[in-house]
Amino acid sequence: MTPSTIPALGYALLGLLQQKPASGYDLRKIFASTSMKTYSDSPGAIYPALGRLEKQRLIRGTIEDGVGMRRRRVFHATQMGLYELREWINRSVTRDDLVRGQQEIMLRFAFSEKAVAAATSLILLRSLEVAIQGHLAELNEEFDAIKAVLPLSARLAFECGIRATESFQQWNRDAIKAYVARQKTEQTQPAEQRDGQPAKREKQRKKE
Amino acid sequence: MTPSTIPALGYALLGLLQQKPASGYDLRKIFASTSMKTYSDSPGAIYPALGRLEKQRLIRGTIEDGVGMRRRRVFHATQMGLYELREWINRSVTRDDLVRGQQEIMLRFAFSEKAVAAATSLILLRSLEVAIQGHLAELNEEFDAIKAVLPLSARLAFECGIRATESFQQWNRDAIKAYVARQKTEQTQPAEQRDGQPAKREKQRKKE
DNA sequence: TATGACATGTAATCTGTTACATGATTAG
DNA sequence: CTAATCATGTAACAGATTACATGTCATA
Repeated sequence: MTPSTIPALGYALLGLLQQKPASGYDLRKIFASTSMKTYSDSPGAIYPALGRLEKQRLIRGTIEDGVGMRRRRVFHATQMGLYELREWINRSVTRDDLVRGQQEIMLRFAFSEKAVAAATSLILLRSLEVAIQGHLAELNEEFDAIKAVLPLSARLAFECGIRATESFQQWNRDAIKAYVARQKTEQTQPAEQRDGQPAKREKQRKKE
Repeated sequence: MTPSTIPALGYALLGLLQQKPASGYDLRKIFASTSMKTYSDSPGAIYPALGRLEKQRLIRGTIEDGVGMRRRRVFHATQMGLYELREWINRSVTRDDLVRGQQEIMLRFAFSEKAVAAATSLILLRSLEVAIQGHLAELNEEFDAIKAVLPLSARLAFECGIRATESFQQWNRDAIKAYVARQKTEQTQPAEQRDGQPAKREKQRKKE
């Protein structure tokens, strides 16, 4: 209902808090030390962002204060926050999303299984497939039109973008395969091991 | 001397203007219609950015005003602007640059040949090679440490990042090969055609 | 007791987004 | 004449960066 215009950092925070309550400091450490370095770990970004999310009632912070312990505010996602997160994840992937960068798409996908369900992850991958196809066609068209007049470095840079998209496309296909394979496994041996290493051989299935 | 802290959009503008004078409107169209869509084409971004560059004397705008012609300001890069651009291009690529995104690195590379020289392009590629190697090692290390506890979607998302980096690495190697091959061609037939389609067969050279 | 890691925040500043405003020229 | 496109801008606002400020707790 609300316009719901949350910047990427907000969703990153929301997604992490949905998985596990954490303080601002914890979140900063995550951004600073893991491969989520793309998101700012500066207090001037994190704390105001948390404040905004709390004002929107998407997260709530409670003061943790015990003896022999520094005072800290631990945030957790609210029900509303979970809904908001799901809405974001469930948006179908557009070519525009792709132009803005794979980053945010991958963040949505990474959170999808925990925040929603494995079935959703697969839906996301399929809408991504369509977007990539269109994007790749556009790129190739543009490339064919201008490659003749470009200096070598510019041409190679363009090719880099195309190759990256092709690699993404290949990954996308493999990821779909992995999910389809797991679905089958689950139908055979119902609801056994949900997380962790999924069945060990989701590749190279003969299409019988 | 000056701290020289120009945002990416500024360098994109400077690079384009170094290749060919253009008006704000021309530049907006480039960003809107080509694969440089990642940069904002909104007037609220372009015109102030041009204003800042002009204030720093990196570009200069002259009013073009003829009969039967709309008034427009055409900007061109100054000598200072060219120096600034070269300094930016010549910075060696760090792992940090890589974390922030391939985008800006590729922009630097794309401009390198026109703004500096083919030799510089090759230097840039080689420093990139080192950065990628280190980054990839870091990624793999982190992945090995956490992959066991991740849900499938998160694990696949991580793999996507690794694969993208590997694809980038492969492209980097091929690009180096292309430049080395061209250097040889130029030594044989000295300083013939510098720009445009570069010798037509820089690939698949027998290493005799 | 002094240093460093923990933990939270604020203020100034910069850049970009969105939306609006203006006016000239061309095509129908 | 009027609509669309060319062309340039401004103003309000949101979000990020940088730097600073504050205070607690553990340890050397």
